[in-house]
Amino acid sequence: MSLTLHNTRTRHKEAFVPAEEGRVTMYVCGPTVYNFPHIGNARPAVIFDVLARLLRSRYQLTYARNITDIDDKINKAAAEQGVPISEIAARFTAVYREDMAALGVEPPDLEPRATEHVPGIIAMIATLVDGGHAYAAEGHVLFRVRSFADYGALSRRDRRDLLAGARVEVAPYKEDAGDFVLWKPSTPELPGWESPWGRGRPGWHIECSAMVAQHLGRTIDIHGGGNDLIFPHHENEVAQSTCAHGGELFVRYWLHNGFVNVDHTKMSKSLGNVLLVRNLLKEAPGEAIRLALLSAHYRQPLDWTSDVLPEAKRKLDRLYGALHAAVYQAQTPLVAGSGEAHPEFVAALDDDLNTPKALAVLFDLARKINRSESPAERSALAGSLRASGHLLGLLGADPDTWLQAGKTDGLSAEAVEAFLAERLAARKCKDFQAADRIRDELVAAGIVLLDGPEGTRWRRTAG
RNA sequence: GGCUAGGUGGCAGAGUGGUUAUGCAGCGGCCUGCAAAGCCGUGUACGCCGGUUCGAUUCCGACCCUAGCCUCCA
Repeated sequence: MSLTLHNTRTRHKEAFVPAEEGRVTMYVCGPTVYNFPHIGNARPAVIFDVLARLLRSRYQLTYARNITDIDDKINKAAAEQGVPISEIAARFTAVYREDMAALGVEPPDLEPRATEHVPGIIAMIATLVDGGHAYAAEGHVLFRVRSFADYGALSRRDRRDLLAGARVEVAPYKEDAGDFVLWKPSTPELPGWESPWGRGRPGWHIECSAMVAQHLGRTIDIHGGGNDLIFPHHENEVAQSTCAHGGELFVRYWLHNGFVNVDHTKMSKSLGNVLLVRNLLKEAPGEAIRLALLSAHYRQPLDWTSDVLPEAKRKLDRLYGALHAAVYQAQTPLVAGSGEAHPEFVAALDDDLNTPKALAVLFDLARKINRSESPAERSALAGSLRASGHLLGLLGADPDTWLQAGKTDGLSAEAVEAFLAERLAARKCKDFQAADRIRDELVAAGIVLLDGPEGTRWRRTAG
C-alpha cells in the first residue's frame, strides 16, 4: 500500500510521502464561474475527487478547490447579460456545485473564493514588491520574472525562448516581456478594491497563490489542475509563492490531467462542440459520465465520442447486474462499507491513479460473482466490489434502482409489474405466443426482461 | 520554430523484455419454451526502419503521423 504519483515537476512517478506524517494538503484549481461547466471542467473535479477519496482512506486530508470569482470573463458575461457581476458569479457557483454533485463529486473541505481574499492578495503583492520581485507601473503591479532564477522549471521553458516566442504585443510598461500582472487598475464600472497602487483588482495567478498560503500553508503536498494550466498559471504561482516565502518550496507534488477532446478535436466555442455537463446529464446518469471520465488514465487525453456514454452505461449495467445477483441470492441487503476494497484494485489506484486498470479489477470481481455458486462467496465478493467502487465514487446506488432507472417518460414500475404478471400467467399455461407478445410490447416500450430461476427481473434500456 | 504527451486487435483502453488486460462489438457452445442476462471458448494487436538481445509491442536511435502548451483556456 504505497501511493505513487506522477510529479509534473520531475516528470517521473514518485513515491508519495506527505510532508507531515498522517496529514495531507491538496489544492486544485477550480472553476472561473462565468458559464456552465463542460465535460472538460468535470474531468479534474472527478479525478481529484478520486484522489481525495484514496487519500482520505489513509490520511487526514485537507482539500481546497477554489472558486475564481474575480475575472474579466465574468465581467464580460455580466455586461453582456446586463446583470451584476456578483449575480453571475453566484449563479454559476451554484451551477458548478450542482453539476459536480450530479457526477458524484464530494465537496472539497474548503472552497475559497477570490473575492474573500483580496486583503491577503494585496499583502502578498506588497511582500513581492518589497522583496524586489515585483514593481508598480502605470497602475499595474507586475511580477519581475528575471528575479526568480527557477522561472520556467515547472513547464520546462527557457525564459529567453519565452521572450522570443511572445506572440502578444508587449505592454510598454513591462520591464520584460515575460513579466505578468499581479494587480491591474479598474475603471469605475469594473469591480475594484483600494490598494497601495490605487483602485484595482488582482490578476488571476496571484489569487491562487494567496488562497493556498492562507488556507493550506507555505508548502503544500499536492497541487492539481488541467495540463493547460502548467504554463503560465502554475509556473507563475510557483514564482509568486516561492518569492513571497523566502524561497520555501511551494508544492511537493504537481499533478496535471489531460484534456477531453470531442470527436478527435479540441472543444471550443468557435467550433460549437462544447459539451456541457448539464446536457450530458439528459443523456445518461451522472454515474455513467463519471465512469466514462475514469475509463482513461487521467494524464492521457480522453476522446469523447457519441458512443462513450452508452458504453459507460452498459458497463455499469454489468457491474450492477453482478451486485444484484449477489444481493438477490444472499437474500440480504448490501450494507454500505461492509467490505474492503480489493487489494489489486487498491494497488492499481496506488499506481498513479490507474483507474482503467482499477476498473478492470471491478469487472473481474463481477465475473467471479456471476460464476460463483456459493451465496456466501458471492456476498463477500459483492462487498469487495461495492467497497472498491466507493473509492471511485461508483456503485453507490441500489442495484434494483439502477437497473430500473431510466427514461422517466416510459411505463411506470406498476404498469410493468402488471404486464409481467399477465405474462407469467400465460407462460404457466404454456401460451408462449401470448407471453412473447407481451415481452415484445415491453421491449418496444424500452423494458428488457430477464428471466431467471428466481423469477423475472426487468430493466430499462434507454437513458 | 521551442516544449510536452502519444501512436496497442473492429472500437474504447491498460500493460509488459518471453506467459489472458478489461469493456463493448463479432463468432462458436452451454443455459433457456424462445429470448435477454449470465457462463465457457474464440482474434497471426502493438506506426515505420534500423540497433541491443537467445528473444522487443516493451530498451536505444532515426523517421513518419497525431494531439496539447508557447502568457484567454480544465
